[in-house]
Amino acid sequence: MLQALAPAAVQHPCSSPSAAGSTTEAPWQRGSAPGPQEHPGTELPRLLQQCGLPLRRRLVHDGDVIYRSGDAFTDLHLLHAGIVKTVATSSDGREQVVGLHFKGDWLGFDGIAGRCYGCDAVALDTGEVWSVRYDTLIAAALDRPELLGLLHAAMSREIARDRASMLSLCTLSADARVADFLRQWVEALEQRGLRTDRITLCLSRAEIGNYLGMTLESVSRALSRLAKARVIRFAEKGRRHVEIPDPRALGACIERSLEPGTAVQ
Amino acid sequence: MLQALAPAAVQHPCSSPSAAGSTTEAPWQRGSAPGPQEHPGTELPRLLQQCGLPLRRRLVHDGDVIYRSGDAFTDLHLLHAGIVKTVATSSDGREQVVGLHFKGDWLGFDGIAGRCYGCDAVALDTGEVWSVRYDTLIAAALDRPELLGLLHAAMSREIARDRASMLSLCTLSADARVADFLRQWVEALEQRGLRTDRITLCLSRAEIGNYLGMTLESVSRALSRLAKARVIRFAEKGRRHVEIPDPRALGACIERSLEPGTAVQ
DNA sequence: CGCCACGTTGAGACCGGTCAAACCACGTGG
DNA sequence: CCACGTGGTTTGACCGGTCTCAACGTGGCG
Repeated sequence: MLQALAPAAVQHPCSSPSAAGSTTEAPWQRGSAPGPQEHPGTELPRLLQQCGLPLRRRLVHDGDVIYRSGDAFTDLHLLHAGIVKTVATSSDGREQVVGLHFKGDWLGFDGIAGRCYGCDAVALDTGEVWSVRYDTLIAAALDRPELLGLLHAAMSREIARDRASMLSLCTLSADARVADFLRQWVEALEQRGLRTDRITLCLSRAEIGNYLGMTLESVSRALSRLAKARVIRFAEKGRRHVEIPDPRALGACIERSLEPGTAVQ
Repeated sequence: MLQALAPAAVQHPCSSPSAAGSTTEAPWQRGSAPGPQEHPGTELPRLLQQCGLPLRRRLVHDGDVIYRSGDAFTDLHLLHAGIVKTVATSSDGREQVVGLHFKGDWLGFDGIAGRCYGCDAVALDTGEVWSVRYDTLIAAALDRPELLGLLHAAMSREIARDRASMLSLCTLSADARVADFLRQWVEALEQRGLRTDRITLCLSRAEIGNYLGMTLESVSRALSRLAKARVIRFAEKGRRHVEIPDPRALGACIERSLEPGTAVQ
């Protein structure tokens, strides 16, 4: 887990004097004008450092809590490495994994409106989180509109992603939901330029099931069926390592399961 | 529908010279410091007008499309009156109602990141939409951080609301989901200071079912059961008018259905 | 080794989907 | 005025996908 957490990444920022290349378009729009779904990648860390923002860096491990529902909202958190889940809890005690977050994602947007976080953020893996005070971040963004643009884009992506989850939850069968879950995971890796033929599910079956609105047994069965259909393959050691020879086969699998009377296999 | 759309509301803004009361707290935080879940209410329209932002006002009616998925993103839209649904469509044609929006909500946040809208926004009722160019809005917000704060709070609320939907979708039975749907609707009215003992569902059973991840028949059955349990009552004319004597009975109903082996009635 | 958490697989029950019929409100046109 | 068609809603009967419960397998660790 967490390849290449170089020691250099742990020392403090506040270096590299500002040298933002001028852009022809409005500064609060994304500087490099990438494709519609591409991930901003590495420009954000550089920008944060250029602004001289006081970041607090923190190494986290599996199970570490980054913030809890109800904690006073003061910071936004940039996930610099690792994987984090966000868990919502209703007043009557129901728990629900509502999001998975990868490198480059921001955490804590849901706390802005209510002045306190609305869910728990828990690390699923070794990783690193950069925390910035929200008010200093906004103060800096007022001087550097491109930073504001990146923030807005991140919030916008979060909203779009939540909607995609709802679509998946409401319109797909349990098996298809699992396939779609894998597809989304692969997509997240792809956008970050990581290898996509093999993924490590750092959640238990129970967590996956909770996220997808089904039981852990159904998740297990769905994965077994996908494996039997040769869409995925379990790596030799441990059933949390999944090989995905062709990611597009997952999509085909989902579409096939939409036709009535068609199971995965 | 749409009570009190005074003629005065249709004439153009750009009046009332700025006279923002100074606040003791940072300007990008919400000016009036209300409770954690209160709706900003009417301060936003005033602020938009103070900034002299060029708004385009548009009256909409049931079925009118405000924007479509794939349309180029240029504007954010403030729903000044009426009710709007947002509908996501997957590449393979599945449609999903992913949000309901009431007076004071912003529409179009999901278009910021990808430069085009990610879903359709369709009016469910007579109403009025104010459209502002996103870039002019941001330019204005850089001069008036309290406007930026309101925007961020709106995005934050949207994210929190989506998560609440996921929680409801994944953890509640069909009947409880319908009860929770009504509860949320009442809550939305409450936050806007409207009467909550009677609501008009301006969606068909099919739309409600789609939104809640169930069939229209199940919605109908759930409503019938709630009526039989005296938690709701259908008004004499039309089955889209629902009286809710005690909104808290809905919550009790949801909790009761969590205990195993307990249906609504 | 035993223990424990996690994962898999099977059998049966049940919730909610599917299909079908009937009802209702509303508008149109004879 | 009523006949008719239409779209939305309700209700019932049946079926199937998931959940529930249970047993078993597996890998890690003291």
